[in-house]
Amino acid sequence: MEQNFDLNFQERETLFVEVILPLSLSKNYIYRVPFEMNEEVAPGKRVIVQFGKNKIYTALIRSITTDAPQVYAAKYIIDVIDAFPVVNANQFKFWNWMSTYYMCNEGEIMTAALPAGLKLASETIIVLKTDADLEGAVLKDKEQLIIEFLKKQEKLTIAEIAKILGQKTVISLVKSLLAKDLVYVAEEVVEKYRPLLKTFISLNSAYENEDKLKELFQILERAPKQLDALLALIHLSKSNKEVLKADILAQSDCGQASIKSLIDKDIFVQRKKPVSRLSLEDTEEIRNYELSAAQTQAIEGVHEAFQTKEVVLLYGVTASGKTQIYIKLIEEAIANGGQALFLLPEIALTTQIVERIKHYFGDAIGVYHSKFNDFERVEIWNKVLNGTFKIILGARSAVFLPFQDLKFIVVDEEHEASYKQHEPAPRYQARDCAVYLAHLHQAKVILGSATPSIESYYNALTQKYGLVTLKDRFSGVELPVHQVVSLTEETKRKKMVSYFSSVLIDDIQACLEQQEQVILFQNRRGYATILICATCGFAPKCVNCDVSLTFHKSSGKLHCHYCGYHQNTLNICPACGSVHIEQKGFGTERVEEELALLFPDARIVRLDVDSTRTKNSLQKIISDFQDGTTNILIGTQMVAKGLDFDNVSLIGIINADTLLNYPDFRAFERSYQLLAQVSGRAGRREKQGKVDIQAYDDNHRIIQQVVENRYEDMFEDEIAERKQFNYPPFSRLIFLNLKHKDPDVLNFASRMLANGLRAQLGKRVLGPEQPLVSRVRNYYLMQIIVKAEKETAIQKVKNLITETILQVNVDPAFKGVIIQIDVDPY
DNA sequence: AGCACGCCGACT
DNA sequence: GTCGGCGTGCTC
Repeated sequence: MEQNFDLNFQERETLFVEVILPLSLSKNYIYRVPFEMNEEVAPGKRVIVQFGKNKIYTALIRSITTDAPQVYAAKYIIDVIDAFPVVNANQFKFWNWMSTYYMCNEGEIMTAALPAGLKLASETIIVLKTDADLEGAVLKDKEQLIIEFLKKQEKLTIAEIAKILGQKTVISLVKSLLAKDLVYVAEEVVEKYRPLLKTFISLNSAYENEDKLKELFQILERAPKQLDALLALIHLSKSNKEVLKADILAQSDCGQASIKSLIDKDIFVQRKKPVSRLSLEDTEEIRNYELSAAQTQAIEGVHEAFQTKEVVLLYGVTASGKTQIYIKLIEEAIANGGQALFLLPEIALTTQIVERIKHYFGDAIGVYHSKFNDFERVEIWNKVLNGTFKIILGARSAVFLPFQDLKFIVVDEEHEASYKQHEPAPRYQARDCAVYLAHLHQAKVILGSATPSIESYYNALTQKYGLVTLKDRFSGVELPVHQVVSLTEETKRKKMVSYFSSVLIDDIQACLEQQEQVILFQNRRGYATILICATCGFAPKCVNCDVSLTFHKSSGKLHCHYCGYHQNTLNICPACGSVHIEQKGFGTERVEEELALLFPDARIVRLDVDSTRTKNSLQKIISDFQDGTTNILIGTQMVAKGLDFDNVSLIGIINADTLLNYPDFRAFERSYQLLAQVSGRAGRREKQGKVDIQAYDDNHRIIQQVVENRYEDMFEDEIAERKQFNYPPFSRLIFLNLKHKDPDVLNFASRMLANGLRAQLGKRVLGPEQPLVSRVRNYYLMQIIVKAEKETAIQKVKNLITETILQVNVDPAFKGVIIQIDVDPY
């Protein structure tokens, strides 16, 4: 008896939960748990809460406490969504680290981490009061209209009301209705994720034995269509008792009606079952792959390095067969259970490498990237959570998946800039996060690249990481021949035809004659970049941003790449009335057009952000090029990444200077990586490829190092420079980006922040300075850089930054200044 | 993020 | 004189 009493007492204890809201808030909030939900709450489960006046959110339980808040009365949670936690303890540890390291809040991480399908949509609903005094009310026309609608369908969302009335602002009308006490505001939360249900048919178990079945055949003798359906079911149900209704329809002559009557006769049993939206094809296994001696040796090297190191850098030249090594290592790592994560740059995910790995591992693998819809993402999330997926192939956001028992992480092309998220917060570097994530799970990490980032190679050389090198190109594929073309010379000798030197034109011609393919690389999208008035020098600029507008031929308009503003193109200079308007600079679109004039018979495609906006356009461009439908591919950065084409024998770099002249301490490293990678696309399979690099500064050391394939020399030069100027890896950078509509307010605030920091950090603080583009979407921008040596107590620096920002924002003059922090902004 | 409260311009 | 713009503060 006493025990029972105790139990009841326990149940009646008042619990509070600390929840993370999917918003940018500086702290978590406390809610009270209704007694009846005491059993249900647990960290990692989602709950529905009201936050503020009448907004409903999905929040995530972070912790449970019995301590009641002292200074306010906590609101009750409305409901507990999950039966089991959707976020596990390791993830919370990971989020916690991430929020301190990247100086963001957990709400921002939650927003980035959970697929949208796991967050809920909330829409304000207006409901007619049952006791509304409609007769006594004096209504305006619009109000009357809305009331009529509400009588019919009992509830309307704000958006629906706006639609009915054909106007945008309906708040005042709704308020008026509320004031007249006719309606009330409700909230409805809809779960966005719906499993895909399909109809399955099975045979009533009463007919399972032979005799009964024979009887059945006789009964159905006079209904041939139904008999047909039965035969199809029996045939299909050999492997699985339940058969897709659609399959029966496809495999037999029967129609919906026959199946329905069989169901009505209790011969067939129908059931709706959730099925996976993910394709189950490609489960074919290709397991008998023979590793080369070099690959076997590399694997042994990795094993050995893992004895003492958590992270190994696999530095292997293009086409050295890194993928097979990854596959082998993944297989070993998860042989005794556990999960593996394979990170790839976004673009590489749509291509061959994914197919190869899917072929190999079949059903145990999930692919996770941003172009999947919510349903698919939720499904992958759940399958990682319950352990169905052993291997995940994903872009940077895959580090957020709910791994239970992670054993191994591969970060392919680890030098890729796309592992860094810049906007919005959390501004994280997925490669670095992967290293921490692995540490958390006591898993091992392979960072793979043909042109490692300076940081990673430095870490390897200083013994922080293990290092395994693969120098041989696989199966004797030869390195391409480079030819550097001096644009200065060619121009002087009048040998240029628009952007193409005589050398490049001849090479393209030769290539096309041999039925081989060409890739041209131009580091800029758009058509003729800008318009300039030849008479007065006027150049049209964006009204919201401090940038010149770019002319896009396809739309015939001038576009701003920063805010999306566009206007009609100009024929007459608005400043001086001159009609001499010239196009200056060039982009992929222009290159495409000029090239079409030179090679009218060639089939040319363009691969850049503008031509690949939709989900499948990229895939189509790639497959068209792969099967030879097109023979010249013009692209930006995108062509360098993760694409393998067999028939490409020529690569042309239209202008290498644009890369090298980029004002960033990383410009040379990036240029080397890009040029080396683009070069790697030339001539695979037995054919030696050719790479033409056009540049005005043709003697630039980086170009020479690319041509002679001297990564190590490039590294030596770069690391010396980084050391001299104290750049990463010898220091850490933190960017503070300030925004405000008023340039004067912004300048004062920037100076106040910089001075405040300088008082403590001295010369570690640089700026404030105007960034390249000093105004975007009508906000003026300023940047302060904090450069802390590796030895500095980084946490103290971060705390100081947080405090100083607080001081600035507390000043009434600078309230509206937005300050964003970017840690490791590379 | 949204929503309310509060102070300055074009209108019945 | 008011309606309504968006700047700023707060949400457990």
